[in-house]
Amino acid sequence: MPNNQFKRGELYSFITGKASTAIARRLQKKFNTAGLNITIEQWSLLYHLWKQEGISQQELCNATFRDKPSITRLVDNLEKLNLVKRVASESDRRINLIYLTKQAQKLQEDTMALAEETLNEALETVPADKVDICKEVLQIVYDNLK
Amino acid sequence: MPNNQFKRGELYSFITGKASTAIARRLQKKFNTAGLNITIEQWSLLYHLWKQEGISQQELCNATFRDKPSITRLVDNLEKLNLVKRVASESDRRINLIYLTKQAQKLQEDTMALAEETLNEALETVPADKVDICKEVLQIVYDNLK
DNA sequence: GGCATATAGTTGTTTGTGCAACTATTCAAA
DNA sequence: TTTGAATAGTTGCACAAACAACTATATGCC
Repeated sequence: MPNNQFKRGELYSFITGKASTAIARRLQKKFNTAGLNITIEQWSLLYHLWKQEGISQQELCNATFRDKPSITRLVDNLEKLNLVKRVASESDRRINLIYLTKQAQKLQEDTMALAEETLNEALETVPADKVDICKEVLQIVYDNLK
Repeated sequence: MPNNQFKRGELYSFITGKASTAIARRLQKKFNTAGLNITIEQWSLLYHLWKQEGISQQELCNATFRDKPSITRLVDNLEKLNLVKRVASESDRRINLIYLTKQAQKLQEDTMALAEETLNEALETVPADKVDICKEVLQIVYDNLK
């Protein structure tokens, strides 16, 4: 049986991702207001580098679900902002390993706090068990299509 | 009590909208494969015009959650593709009313079928009641932040 | 009527994305 | 060991989004 349960207006929202657009826009405004001069997309790279730095651009592609040119340019811009640096790998000279600068390390705490705050605003009034189900569904959608 | 229920990796996915990105990308590929020469963003405008044409660009802004310059340029590109035309309003000469061409009317059936197909692929294996809860949560998130 | 203000839409600039085509390096098989 | 395929990254191009600054028209108040 096809899972054909979308009325017109709902189909639209699911495809265009209005909810995540709204979240990203709110977080971007918080960054701007706080005087943090980075974009959400740049932040999403830093996010993975805070977990583990010294990874390759290809690994950043996989982690952030972007193609290689997108990562090249995001790293370009992060380098211009003095937030990361490319270091050629010793063992494989095709590879750039990406490292954080001190300046980027300082950003972690503040930006993560604003991200948490944004999600709390987004999920205000939503019961925790429904949030769990929503996360689960979105993960399955991603796995089904990636 | 703050709704502070996000582990690190999950926070990331929620903010960046990996699921809706995956859906949009899959649908775009289906458009390309079918030889339909439009972008998802252009389709999202047509989507609202199929429901009701002759609306203003401002109404398209509200419907699609985009700003005015974005709509100006999407309408520009749709006009270049001969899919819509701007018609100056008789009663208020500031307003452009947007109408579909015959060519655009023909696109509706095919593209909507591909959209349904994409969502079915995305939601394969997801029980209907969980999909309902997910839709509900995303709607609340949007309402909380818009 | 005339002027301030609001509204609809456009243009310029920066940033990001996807695709295709390209270079450089590595790897593997003949 | 050489040569062809795979992999990592870059560049060019078209399209899209956000913000600010702009033009044109409409509205409301004196």
